[in-house]
Amino acid sequence: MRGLHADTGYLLYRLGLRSGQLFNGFLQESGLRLRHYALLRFLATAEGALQRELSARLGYDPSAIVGLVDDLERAGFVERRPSPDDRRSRIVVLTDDGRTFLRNTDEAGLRVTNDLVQPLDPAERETLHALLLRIAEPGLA
Amino acid sequence: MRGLHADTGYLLYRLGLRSGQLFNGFLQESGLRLRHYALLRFLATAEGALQRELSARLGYDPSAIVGLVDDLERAGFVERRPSPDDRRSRIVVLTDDGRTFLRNTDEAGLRVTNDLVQPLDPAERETLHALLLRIAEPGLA
DNA sequence: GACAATAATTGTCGACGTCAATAGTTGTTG
DNA sequence: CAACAACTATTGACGTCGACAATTATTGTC
Repeated sequence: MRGLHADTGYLLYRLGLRSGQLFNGFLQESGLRLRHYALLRFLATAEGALQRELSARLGYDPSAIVGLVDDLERAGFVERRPSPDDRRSRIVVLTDDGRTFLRNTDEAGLRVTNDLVQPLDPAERETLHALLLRIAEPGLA
Repeated sequence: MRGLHADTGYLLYRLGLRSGQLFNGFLQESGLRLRHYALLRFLATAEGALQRELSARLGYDPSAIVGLVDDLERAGFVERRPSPDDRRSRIVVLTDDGRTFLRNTDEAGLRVTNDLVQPLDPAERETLHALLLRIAEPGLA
């Protein structure tokens, strides 16, 4: 009979939970949660995105995006702008405050990850990251 | 500005979510969820455990254990037996039906994991598993 | 111009984690 | 040995989260 940790998928599930808890812990003081942070991070590379794009790329339901953008707009980190092409759509863009927030929390986020992978030496961390990336985005190969 | 997938911790979080969804998908027909499955798997190696041990080892709140054991007992996969040492405690043991269920779902679980790590060749899967194991249980080194 | 498709939004529902409170039992200590 | 602290399982409450249906406003199509 196979044990609990004999399964890579189950290990991923458990480590994912722990990682999420650590992230939420460090975000606690800012009043945001991991999902807000992920959205901000995505916007930082995208220079503005429609909400349906956020939904597709982050894997959250469109109805979840609404609440997240609401919270971030209230915090002053993003803005909803009308799309010139389609009056149904809103373009969500990072504000200067949002950009500053990301800069300030950058090293804290790194510390969380370092905490997580602490048992590994730098080369192993690199290996792990590369393997996870291939699983996460098979297209990039 | 760092992108979303530059962070190993965030990758773990996202892959953990995906892994959990895949597992819950394959468990759907049995009426159980990932948490039940994890509990059964743990019992398979432990030959009976107190509920507080389940709570500690699986990382679930004691109150969550109650419901999980209720469900599994109703399904006939586990039994609660009185502890001879301490009348407060209950010993949860796997029934024959539970053991059979685990045997029957074993290869389905493996298929889920194979699906997940599909982009990797066998040697890489081995490497990934070993690295994850070191993070999950630093004590085992 | 009727009608299907789409974007954002609202509301609902079940699952889940955390925490406080309780009943029954055990250990401790004065 | 009697009072009291600690522990085990359980119940209940509360907020979060993810999945889904329904609605409104707008766009595309035939």
